[in-house]
Amino acid sequence: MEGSSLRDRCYRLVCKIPKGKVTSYKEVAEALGIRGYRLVGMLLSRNPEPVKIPCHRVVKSNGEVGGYIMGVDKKVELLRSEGIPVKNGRIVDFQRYFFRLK
DNA sequence: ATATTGACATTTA
DNA sequence: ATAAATGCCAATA
Repeated sequence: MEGSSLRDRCYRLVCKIPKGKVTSYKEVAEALGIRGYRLVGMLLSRNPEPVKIPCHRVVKSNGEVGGYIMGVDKKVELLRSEGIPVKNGRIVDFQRYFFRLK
């Protein structure tokens, strides 16, 4: 089932982000040992199991929400439902909700 | 095998 | 503040 491809490691990592927290594409990339930040977005965009794998908790490093398969609106809705305030496409008090993977 | 593709980040203007 | 150029790299085609 779970292999050791970067993709699978990426999914496993994202699953560790606790509810009510967010991290960035950059943080995930670095935890995976790469600097191809865009690649993380590409991998998550092909998320096999949306919701089960909480990729909505991964946002841009500048606090903007970033994209989502089901639409950005859905991503914002999910984040808010987990207690994360979002205003004008940005996480409010980003630092405070940031989950460090390293 | 090579070429393109991304839900990004940093630097520069 | 915005916008463009450049770097990144596994996955996809």
